[in-house]
Amino acid sequence: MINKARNYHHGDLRAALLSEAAEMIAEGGTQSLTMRAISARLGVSRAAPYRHFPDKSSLLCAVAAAGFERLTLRLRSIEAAARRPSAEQFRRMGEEYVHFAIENPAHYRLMYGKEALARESVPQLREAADGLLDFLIAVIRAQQRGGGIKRQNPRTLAYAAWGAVHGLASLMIEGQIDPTVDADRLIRQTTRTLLEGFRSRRRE
Amino acid sequence: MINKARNYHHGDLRAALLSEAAEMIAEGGTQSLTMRAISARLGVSRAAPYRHFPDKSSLLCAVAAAGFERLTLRLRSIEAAARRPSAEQFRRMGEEYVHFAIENPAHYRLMYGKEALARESVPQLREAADGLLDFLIAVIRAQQRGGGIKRQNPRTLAYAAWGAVHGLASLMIEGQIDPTVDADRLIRQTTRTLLEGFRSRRRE
DNA sequence: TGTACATCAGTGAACGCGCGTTCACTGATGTAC
DNA sequence: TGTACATCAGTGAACGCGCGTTCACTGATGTAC
Repeated sequence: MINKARNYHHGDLRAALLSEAAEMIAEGGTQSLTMRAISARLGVSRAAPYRHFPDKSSLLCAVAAAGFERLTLRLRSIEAAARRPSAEQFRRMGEEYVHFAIENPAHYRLMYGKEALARESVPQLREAADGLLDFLIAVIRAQQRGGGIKRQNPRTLAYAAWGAVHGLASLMIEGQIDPTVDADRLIRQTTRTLLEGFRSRRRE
Repeated sequence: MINKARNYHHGDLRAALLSEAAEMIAEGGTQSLTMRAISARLGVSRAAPYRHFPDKSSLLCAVAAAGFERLTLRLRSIEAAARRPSAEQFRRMGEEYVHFAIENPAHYRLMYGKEALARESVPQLREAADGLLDFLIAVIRAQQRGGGIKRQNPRTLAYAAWGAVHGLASLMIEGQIDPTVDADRLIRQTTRTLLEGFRSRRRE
């Protein structure tokens, strides 16, 4: 009984809100997403969304959480593509991370921004971000076992790696990089430089 | 004739707006800074600020630009404190960068955020950010001459370094770091790891 | 040194807008018997 | 299989708010003569 046209009941308004929100954010940024506008686009009354989210902030948090999940999935797929962990694979994850941000700048901004005020009150968002961090830590552990990455607290290394790619992504998204610079080349060279810092040095 | 009490003319409203804005941002975040509130705090009518800034966005941009200048100054003072460039000095600049962000989180966020919409229309902001980048490039060039940092396009290396510290700072500011982690230790270890990637390797 | 006047930083009140959210309601759905 | 009823996802209109900004104005300042 889902999506019968012109129903009084929408069918799956909650899911529709989430995907429409993501689309609006991609089109016009988070500030273009208003409760009035999203209701209108879905052909539903202004009050209808409040059946599914207690307030706007909750909707934004849910969208942000979905972003973290999609990002983590993309990194996972790189892990899955190789049989064994390798330094190059680790570096490619960094590239992929930055590409995700460039492809979804407004969504990426929302994931990290304080715009969604009531962050803490939506545990789903915290969990989604933690999911990304946990994945990074697991990857680093595997790389350490394989001998590609130096033996140090994996959590600390994960923060370092996460921060480094997050920062590069942010600079690019926020227009801080000279537009004449070749973006892909910059990402490649930067991830290479960063990787050097994580490498295990057999003889020091 | 500046700051005579109870003047009809304020004396130096422009400067007062800038410093009061910075203070309000520090206290309650950028969203707490409204034209009405800042006017009230300065004991001035709501229209008065418009004598000095064409709109709110321009005021925010000016504040953001001042942030870049202060940050650059702090890094410069580290450079000035040492007689010769050294890898350790370079690393300490990274630490100082992150500390600046932690000490001024809302201000730092404003510097990079798209909240100040009309970014491009305020060349002062672009110039201030470029000033930081140019400084970083100059530092890297000096380090390369001294043999501490690998010989590669200094601009690319500057973006890598900038991005790395910016990312770590952002994660910390946005509450993405487990609060039980010792922040100073994390910053120290991370800048060390990053530095390894920038080092010139005498024998490879 | 005194006066006329252009300039410009202030005032105070109001405009108008878009927004999130609430309210009493109504129509559709599913379940107990 | 048919009916009564609880449940809940919708409606449509309105509320109320805080905001940036504008407007006609006024008081202080500095300069030309």
